[in-house]
Amino acid sequence: MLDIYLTMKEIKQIPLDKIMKALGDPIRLSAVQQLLQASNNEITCGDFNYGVQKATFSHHIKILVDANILCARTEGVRKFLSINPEIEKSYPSILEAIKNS
Amino acid sequence: MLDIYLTMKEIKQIPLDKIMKALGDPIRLSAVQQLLQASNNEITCGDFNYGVQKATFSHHIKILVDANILCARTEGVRKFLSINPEIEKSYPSILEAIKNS
DNA sequence: TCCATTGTTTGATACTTGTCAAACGATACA
DNA sequence: TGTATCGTTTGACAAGTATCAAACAATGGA
Repeated sequence: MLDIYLTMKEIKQIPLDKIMKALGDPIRLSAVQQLLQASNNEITCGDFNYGVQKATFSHHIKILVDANILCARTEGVRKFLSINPEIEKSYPSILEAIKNS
Repeated sequence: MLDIYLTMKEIKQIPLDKIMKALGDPIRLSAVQQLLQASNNEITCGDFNYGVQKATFSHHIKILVDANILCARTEGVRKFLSINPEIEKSYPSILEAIKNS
């Protein structure tokens, strides 16, 4: 309950231009699109489709997580990524636009 | 009629990540927000509220026009900017997100 | 214990971007 | 004609960003 409150507050503090900036890169936008199409709503870092080195991709994922667009949970040596449900609440139309593109 | 067809085609070729990138800057996002709130849907370059030199602002406006987010018409020495109606058709939810932010 | 797997961090490099001042072009007006 | 206004272009600079290779950390399994 407290967690949810804090997360919402945090999201509201993320300005929209930072979210847009995070999405304004083909690799990052593609990652979000892959997640939106994922059957189980989760993809591990290594299972994404990307055409760059893993170090570069790790950098991009970090930007998406910092912008609160994705959230991550670690299981053993793997990192599972998913769309942050809070962004759907705060900016639902943005993900809508990505889905329909 | 032909004009409209060409504009639509042009818009579809603008990838979403370019649009997001154009909006991922506080000055440019603010300009779009001011236009969305403008009573007559038009603002001249000089009438925007911006905190940078006019050369810098001109640069930002160019990016928004190149991304087909804004369109421009010139009247004498003035340039009137407005939201490109085609972007509302192609990506309606993006402007929606900006309005509600 | 050793090795493979998954992802991060670091350092380097090339490229892009935001910014300004100054000069410029085009139009309007006296 | 001369001058003011509005906006663009250019050149320069600092800051930010994407990229890679290499080294690293943490976990799991043989």
